[in-house]
Amino acid sequence: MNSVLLIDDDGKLAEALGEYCVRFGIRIEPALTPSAGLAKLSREHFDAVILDVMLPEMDGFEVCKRIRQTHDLPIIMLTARGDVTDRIVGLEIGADDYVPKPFDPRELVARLQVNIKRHSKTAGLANTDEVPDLYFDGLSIHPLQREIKVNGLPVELTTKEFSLLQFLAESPGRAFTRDEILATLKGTENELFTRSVDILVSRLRAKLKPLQPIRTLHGSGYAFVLNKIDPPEEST
Amino acid sequence: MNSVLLIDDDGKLAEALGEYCVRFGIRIEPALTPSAGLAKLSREHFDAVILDVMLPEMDGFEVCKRIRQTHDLPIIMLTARGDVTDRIVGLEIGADDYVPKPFDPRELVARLQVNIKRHSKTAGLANTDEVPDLYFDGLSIHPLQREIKVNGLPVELTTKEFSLLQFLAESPGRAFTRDEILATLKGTENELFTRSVDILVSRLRAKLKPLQPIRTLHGSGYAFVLNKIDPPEEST
DNA sequence: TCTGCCTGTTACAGGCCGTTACAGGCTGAT
DNA sequence: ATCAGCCTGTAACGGCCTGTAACAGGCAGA
Repeated sequence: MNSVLLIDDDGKLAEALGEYCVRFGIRIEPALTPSAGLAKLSREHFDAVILDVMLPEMDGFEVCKRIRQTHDLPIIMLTARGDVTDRIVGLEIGADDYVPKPFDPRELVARLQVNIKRHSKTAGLANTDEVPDLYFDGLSIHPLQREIKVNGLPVELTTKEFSLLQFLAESPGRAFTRDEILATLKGTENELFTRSVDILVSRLRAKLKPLQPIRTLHGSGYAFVLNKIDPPEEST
Repeated sequence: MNSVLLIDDDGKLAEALGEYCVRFGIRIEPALTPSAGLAKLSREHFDAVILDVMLPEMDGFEVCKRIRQTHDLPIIMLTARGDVTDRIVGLEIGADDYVPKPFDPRELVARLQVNIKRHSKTAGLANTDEVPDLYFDGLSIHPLQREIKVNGLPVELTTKEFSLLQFLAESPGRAFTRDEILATLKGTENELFTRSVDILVSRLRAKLKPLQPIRTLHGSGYAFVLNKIDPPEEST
């Protein structure tokens, strides 16, 4: 049985929805005002929140932001049908989903289930913002120190060379076009086409000669092709 | 820059959407048929898939199920507005989201970004999304490194040669027409018919002489005819 | 200001791959 | 079996893409 907090000033809706949802193993806990909702949230555990955009006291976006500050759980917003702006703002602010009103309860239930399930899979490993070291056969990359080691020996790379290597190595086997690489290395503007990526690749290859970690995909770009390995026991 | 696979038989939509999305750092790769889409998916990396429910060959749900079998990435379905059943079925089958047609491109972009971001947080855990190596009698194919070995010895292939071999070898015994092969290797447009496939096959055969892995089916195309074997115990 | 390194540009060499052309094979009708 | 006609194999050519050496401007530190 999952419990879901419904923040909505329409008591009748809450009652009807609660009755319907029980059959699907979902208990609806109604809160008629944002402050009541936030209070309940701080005292009880919930698996998800349903949030009406139109609320007394403060609007749904504000509530959404506040919940996000302290809680990590799926938020589904109820928006007026057709109001695209509301939906986009909602998603950008941190809502996980929206359902346009008036809605079919089956749809709401389906969305609840998807979001609860998805969230339970990711819970616990949330935000570890640190960049892990990358280990490959004969090559290790240490983003924090911006150094690499080839067969255990440090090799000096320039700023751009390191960025390129790190970028490619984060997705082994994946092909990147020159445009993608340029956009990553330079920021946003890459209007003029040049061959700087090729040169960079060439210089990087020269410094990693024994490995041959970068493969050319004729007509489409470059890819990093080393296999990941487990990090060594002792951490440095 | 994220890349998104759009499986939809409306080429105009694909073009318009592609143009719009670039501004938001999203590259749209169009596929007009499910089979073309699945083929691309197996060979290229994508950050998400947009899937029309109404498709030739098979419906979107079927495609969705197939993608789920082998890939772990967000799937967004395009459904007819108001068809609640479609949405629910989609969500139950494993779609991560849906957008009703006709849609505002801003909304689609917002949903893409939310789903890609959410998925990237959980990636690296169970999924790794990697393509397995293929082993045949006397031939092994390593998609990540884009290398092959013939009787244990590495053989150099060009980009296109490798793509062709991988494509055929993924479905041993199945016949592919030149059009199918061209569509897979080049992208969407194969307007002029040329004999480039023949040449490619010819060059590939020359590099795999001892094996004869590709059979010509007169009047219909080519097929890969080696038998799969189990991978060797020690991994390299 | 001078020096040295980083990074982008130019230029040329070499490789990939599509086209053309021709030789030889396959198929079906006589 | 024979033959015509289409289909396929592959050598050769050329355009475009890519690798890299050499040069030039920019920037930081002395």
